[in-house]
Amino acid sequence: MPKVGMEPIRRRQLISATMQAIDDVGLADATVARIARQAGVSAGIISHYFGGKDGLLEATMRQILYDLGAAVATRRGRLPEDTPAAHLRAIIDGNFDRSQVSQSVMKTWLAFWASSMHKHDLQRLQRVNDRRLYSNLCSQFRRCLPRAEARRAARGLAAMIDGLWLRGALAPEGLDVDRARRLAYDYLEEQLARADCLA
Amino acid sequence: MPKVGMEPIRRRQLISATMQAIDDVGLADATVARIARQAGVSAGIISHYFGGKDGLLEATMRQILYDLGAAVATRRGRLPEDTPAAHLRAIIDGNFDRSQVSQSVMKTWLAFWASSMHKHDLQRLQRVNDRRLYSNLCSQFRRCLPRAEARRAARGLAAMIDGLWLRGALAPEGLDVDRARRLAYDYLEEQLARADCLA
DNA sequence: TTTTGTTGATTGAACGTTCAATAAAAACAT
DNA sequence: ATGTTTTTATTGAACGTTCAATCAACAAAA
Repeated sequence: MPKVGMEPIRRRQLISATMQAIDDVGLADATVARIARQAGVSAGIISHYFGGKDGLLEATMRQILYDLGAAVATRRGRLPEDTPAAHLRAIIDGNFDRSQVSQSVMKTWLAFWASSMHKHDLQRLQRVNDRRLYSNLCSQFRRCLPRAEARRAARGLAAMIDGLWLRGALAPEGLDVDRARRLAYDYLEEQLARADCLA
Repeated sequence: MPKVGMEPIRRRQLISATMQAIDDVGLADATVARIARQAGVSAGIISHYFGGKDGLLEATMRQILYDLGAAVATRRGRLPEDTPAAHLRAIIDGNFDRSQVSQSVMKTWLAFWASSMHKHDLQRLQRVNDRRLYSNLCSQFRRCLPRAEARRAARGLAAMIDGLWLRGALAPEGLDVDRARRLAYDYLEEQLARADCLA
């Protein structure tokens, strides 16, 4: 079957299979054999394309982070109005699109959160994402709130988003996206109501 | 060394050693050998007292849940006034005491969250805790809000607490307990301000 | 002497990685 | 077009390592 230019195809297959495997049995039992079987390829191919299992896991986390960033950027790119409220709602929406709020992506996120505590490569990635969310929120809040207040609001909204998301991931009934978004919107409005910039 | 009545002592030692090991190297690398060494005993003793590694992990999660419940119950037991606001603040405080907001407990929590996605025993425990927090919040909010509003507020506050906690666990600088509590208090007050029960 | 608590070498299963072997496509030659 | 060589992609068995669990042997208290 070998054709030229398989690399990007295989990489996508394997990253997708990794998320599926984590969804099925968890990171601890997501063995290279299982992931390879899920992708319909041999186990050896993982080391060939990713240098090893760790490389595949890092690439998978990178993909998720990229998708999240793209989801936010897309919505911020086509805003009807350039108000802080509009930007902040777009950020919220992007975080709750998350390329899809699928069970497999949520489980993979959670697994990587736990794992990033002790793997420095993952920790770095996770940290970049955290700071991006916080500073995006902060710079928008700053357009209508003093610095200290903007920081407070950004921290609160970031916590609200992550908390809703975490509880959605853990809940057997899954995440109710509309309800979660409404709660985040409500919090946002209460923060903006402190200033007079309810756009 | 063998004396009678070692069981409770060994159990406490091993549960504590488990948290320490997870703090040191993560759940994935917290082997029975490492945990036993941390506790200063032989590896075999784990199977003897806990039936195996899984038993020890479940017991460790049970301990953390128990400590959390106790922290909340204690504060609710000595309230100056029997108002919803006072109860809700006690619940917040209890969640941010968490017996201690130590790095080892937070890392262990996060590891168990991820793990509970695929181990039914842990999932059951985690779910009990989740529902306890939610229904505690809900029943207090119900004292001054209509049912639907109370549920909404409970969901929001629960998400805020867990979100603050999660971000604190992930942040390299650790959790700023006072700041987190203040954000949760603020949210609480905004919810109560919707009714007229700002006690 | 019996009971209780503990050890640590051993066992077997499972894992990630490696690499010689292989197969198909691509490139080249005729 | 057709045959040949080279390149690229892939396999999967073998290897070495690591782990949890076991259990016969042992030690100290009762």
